[in-house]
Amino acid sequence: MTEITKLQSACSQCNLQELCLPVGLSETELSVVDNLVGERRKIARGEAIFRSGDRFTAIYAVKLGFFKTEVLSEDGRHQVTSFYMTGEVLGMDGISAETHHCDAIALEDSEVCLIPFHELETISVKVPTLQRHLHRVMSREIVRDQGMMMMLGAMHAEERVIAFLLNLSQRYAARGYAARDFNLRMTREEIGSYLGLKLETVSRTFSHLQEEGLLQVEKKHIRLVDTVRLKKMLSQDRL
Amino acid sequence: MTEITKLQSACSQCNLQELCLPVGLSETELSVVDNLVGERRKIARGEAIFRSGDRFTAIYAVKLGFFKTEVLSEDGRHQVTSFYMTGEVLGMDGISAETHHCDAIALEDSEVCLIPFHELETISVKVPTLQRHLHRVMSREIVRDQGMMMMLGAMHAEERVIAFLLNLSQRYAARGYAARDFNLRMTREEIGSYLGLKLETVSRTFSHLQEEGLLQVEKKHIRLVDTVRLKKMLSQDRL
DNA sequence: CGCAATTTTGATTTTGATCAACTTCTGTGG
DNA sequence: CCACAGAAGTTGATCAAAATCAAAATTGCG
Repeated sequence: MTEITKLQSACSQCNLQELCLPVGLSETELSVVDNLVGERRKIARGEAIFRSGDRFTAIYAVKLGFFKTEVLSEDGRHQVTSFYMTGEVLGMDGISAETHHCDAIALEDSEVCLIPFHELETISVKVPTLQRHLHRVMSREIVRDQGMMMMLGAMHAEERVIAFLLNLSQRYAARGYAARDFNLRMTREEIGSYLGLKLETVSRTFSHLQEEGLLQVEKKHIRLVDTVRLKKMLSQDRL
Repeated sequence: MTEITKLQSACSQCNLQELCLPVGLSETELSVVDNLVGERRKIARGEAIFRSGDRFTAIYAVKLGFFKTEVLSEDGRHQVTSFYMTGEVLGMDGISAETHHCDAIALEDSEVCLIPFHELETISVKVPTLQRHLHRVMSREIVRDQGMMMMLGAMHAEERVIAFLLNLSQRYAARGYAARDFNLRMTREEIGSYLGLKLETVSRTFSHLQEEGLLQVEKKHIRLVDTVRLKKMLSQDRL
């Protein structure tokens, strides 16, 4: 029984390898990683992997499910800073001060693989491929955040919503899911928080894009009807 | 002559150590770093260290001067994503794709220390303290970006301007400069771009805060008159 | 099933953008 | 060293986008 569990949770057996792990590890390197990534943890919908202020010990690869991270300022304000889906790695905000700076909340029943960070640092000394991969994952987060700032600082409501949907679409596609047809895991309010908009604005924008025949919205289900035109609306606007 | 230049550019002799390098390196470790951080490069005002699309080879520690980074989307839009001052490290956006995703422009005549990244990776295998420091620096950038998103997504114009000034103040203070009295290195337009506001709004907000007796503005010179109240305005608003 | 949470839609207000005019500053060449 | 052109900054009037307030409809837990 424990045998089976172990086998299932081994990175070498995981079908997400390409996403959270570097490709091209040797057999022996893979087994090192298998030993590193020990625990797998179930997180029920609404529960947190970690919260702001928690001591940082590990980063987490999403094995299954969907997460949001949100930061909260001293006053009541809070903002969703990111959504994470299968194969993506979260928690790297905690490295700098050994403390997490945001809450990571499951938007559906989920499962994460726990990667103890200090062990990862130790091991990556011996497996340079792993070290480079870690740096890339962190850098990718930086680049993504820059894009986000661009969006929040320079785009209008409609453009933000379109960019959000196209980004989701592209990430689903990368995972082999339908790119044009998917279910939102988050509420309008969470989308709004992420995009720096109010939930009413998100709702109105959905309705408007539907009227224009660009997409179909039915509660949480989205169908992108005209991706070409949607993409054009992103780059063309404000020329 | 070359002797002197070498000595001057050696990290072990640099008065910024605490900022861009880890504390507590041994003599031998420091000399390793000295060899790594080879070149020092002067960047004239208005010139770029690197531009979007440039091949990534190194990260850069600001030895002297002041920089902005800005991202540009396919259409003409561009946005300032960060300002960097003495002792801060920039260029880490390039790691993920071996290509830079933004322009890094000097706002005054400046000097940077060039840290070849692949060599840094190699060496950090032998100097774990250095590896950990690198990870912290990268993580700090992620945390900073999250704060920025919060600001762009959840704050009003006046709050953004205040947050911006207080952040500058705090960074100047950390470098031993006056915290309440400093010169802006960037234009109103650049501040606006960074804060997701128009330059007129920045100007008006300055004027308004001055009328309120919270600060004094004279062209590029800022004096924070009532930091206590300014801080309060940040956290109290929207309660 | 029932109630709280979520979503949609409408009316109104507010914030910051836009347009415009004018001033000040900076740096350059005569 | 001054004149001048272009850049940068201020201020005012108006406009537009998104927020806010409000009410009704729908959904999905427990």
